Amino acid sequence: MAVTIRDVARASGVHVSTVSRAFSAPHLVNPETRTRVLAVADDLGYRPNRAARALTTGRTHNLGLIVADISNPFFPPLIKAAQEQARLRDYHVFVADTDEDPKVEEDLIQTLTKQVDGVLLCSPRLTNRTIERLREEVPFVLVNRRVKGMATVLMDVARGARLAFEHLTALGHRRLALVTGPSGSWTSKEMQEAAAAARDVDVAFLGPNQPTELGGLAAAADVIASGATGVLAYNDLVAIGLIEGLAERGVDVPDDISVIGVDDIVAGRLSRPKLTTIAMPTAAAGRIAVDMLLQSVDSQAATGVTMLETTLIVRESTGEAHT
Amino acid sequence: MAVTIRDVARASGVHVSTVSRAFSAPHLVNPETRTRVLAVADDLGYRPNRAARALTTGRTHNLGLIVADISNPFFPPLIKAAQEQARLRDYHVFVADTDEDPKVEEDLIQTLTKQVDGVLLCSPRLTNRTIERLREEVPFVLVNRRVKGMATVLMDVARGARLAFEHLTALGHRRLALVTGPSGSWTSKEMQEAAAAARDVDVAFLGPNQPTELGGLAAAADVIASGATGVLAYNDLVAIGLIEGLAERGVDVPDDISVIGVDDIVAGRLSRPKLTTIAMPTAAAGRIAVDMLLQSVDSQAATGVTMLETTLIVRESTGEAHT
DNA sequence: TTGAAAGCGCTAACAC
DNA sequence: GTGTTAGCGCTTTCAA
Repeated sequence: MAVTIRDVARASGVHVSTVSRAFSAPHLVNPETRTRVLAVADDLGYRPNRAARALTTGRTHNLGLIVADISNPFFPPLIKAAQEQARLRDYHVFVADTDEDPKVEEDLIQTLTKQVDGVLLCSPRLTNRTIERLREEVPFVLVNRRVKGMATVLMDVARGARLAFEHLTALGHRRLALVTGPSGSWTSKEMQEAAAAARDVDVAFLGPNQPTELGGLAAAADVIASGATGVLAYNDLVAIGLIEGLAERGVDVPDDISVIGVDDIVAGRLSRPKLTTIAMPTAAAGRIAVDMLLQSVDSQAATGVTMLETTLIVRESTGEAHT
Repeated sequence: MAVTIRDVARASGVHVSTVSRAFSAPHLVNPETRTRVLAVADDLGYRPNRAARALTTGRTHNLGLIVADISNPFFPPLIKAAQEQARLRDYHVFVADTDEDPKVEEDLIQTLTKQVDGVLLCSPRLTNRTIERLREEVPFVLVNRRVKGMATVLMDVARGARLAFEHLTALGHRRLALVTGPSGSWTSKEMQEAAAAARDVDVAFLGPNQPTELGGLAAAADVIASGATGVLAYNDLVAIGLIEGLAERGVDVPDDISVIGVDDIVAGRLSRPKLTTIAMPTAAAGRIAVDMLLQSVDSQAATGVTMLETTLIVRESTGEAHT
């Protein structure tokens, strides 16, 4: 077995509780004893067993991070940032992928519950009711989902959508289309509301669609049929698929139709034409969500909604309307 | 506090040890008692505390997965698959990002060590010496790195590179270039050896380069200077950057120069031209690595090297040589 | 087949 | 400032 607190105690001639204190309450132990104990510990390669510690303190110093699909390029920057922020706060994070399956998601939360101090739920597929039930067992922070009374990190897609429509309008486009995402999506709903409020333009609503390239590909015909010359797509993947579908039909972007995506994934910078998009602050969302979560772990409370700004990044997939 | 084994024992009129057995050694308990206990447990919403269990069994049922950079599109499919495979085996996985920093990497392993039964090290930046030292503390499986005597999952890049060179040769290219990656990379070394063995062609070695689009972008001038008409790049990101760099200099892909990448990341299918690439079985690697790890957790042993096949995917970035 | 008791590694009152 | 003791939730001998 590995070296335990008892080994350190024996080797440094003090009681285990002194060793314990040397680590978790340094101010309660004589500086000299402390340095000696720590030296011995270091010498022996002692590392506190966090699981054992958790048993008495009730703090595991672990977090759960649950996402629908790790492979969706929207998530990795969020995971990376969350994980790093947690590490800086001396927390480890379990990352779990539900593969878009609510059943898996619920089960995961259940089994994780005892091993973590809190859970970050990103774009959950669970019903509100289930989420509300589960929150009794462990603190949550939601990302990209709104449930009343729960701590949440949101990105201001509505504003992003407004910026997008203004951009298209400024370029002279008057007939626009919104290629929506899955019907249950909060993001998609926000975009629709922004579209409905757009002025001086017609906006056609095309959807729902799968939030993938295939979804965009399949929407190409409808976009053409709508007569729109400016399009806001649910996300970058959809936008890229759409551009491809349009190309297959001999429609050029941006010469014939302008297309804007959402998320600012890396692929958007690499595709041709480079994608004009609404950048989502995913890394910031990850960091902030972790901080909110740790705060609510400490204070038992901390609900509240944090709304993060989005920005429009103009690249090559939008251009002037030719009327 | 949550419901513990004691609550279940009390509510079902048996001793805690019986409840324990009902869960972890069902065959040792009377079927009737068992069903009753389980019913009560279910009723109370009891879930065994894995951390407490780990304290006596020595098995945490957790795994660590350490990668250099979650945002690198090479990793998410691997993480996703590993995580899912682990879940099927009733394991949870800590995912940690070292941000390419060996110091962080070592530290992470150290603190994770006590909480996991094994660690998956993907493309580690540590020295062999350090890896060998750390393996004393916890079982490892290495992905994309070879250290003697350690369990390893490798992808057959050398064969992939051969296929790439053969493809280029068959298209009539005679002057080739290999745009290499970071100097310490096992993958890069494999590619170089394959290149050196290629027949009937000249291969220029260009590098080392950063394993990113910027690396590819910066290599464009050298590629042109080399006079090569067929290029194998370290990975897809480099290939995409290279294609961009060539375009900036008025060189068309594939008309003037053919380019092949490695990894088959999603962006490669979305970029223009669509990238011809060597597909790496990252998901399979993740699954297999987890199985190897669990096996070595059980048997204390299990070293061995698994080599996975790679395949050439021909898309649009390669074409016939115009000579 | 079940109960009793010890103990995993650690922390947290409580004494001294 | 340090030692003693009990106990976190669970498993695992050992008896019965």
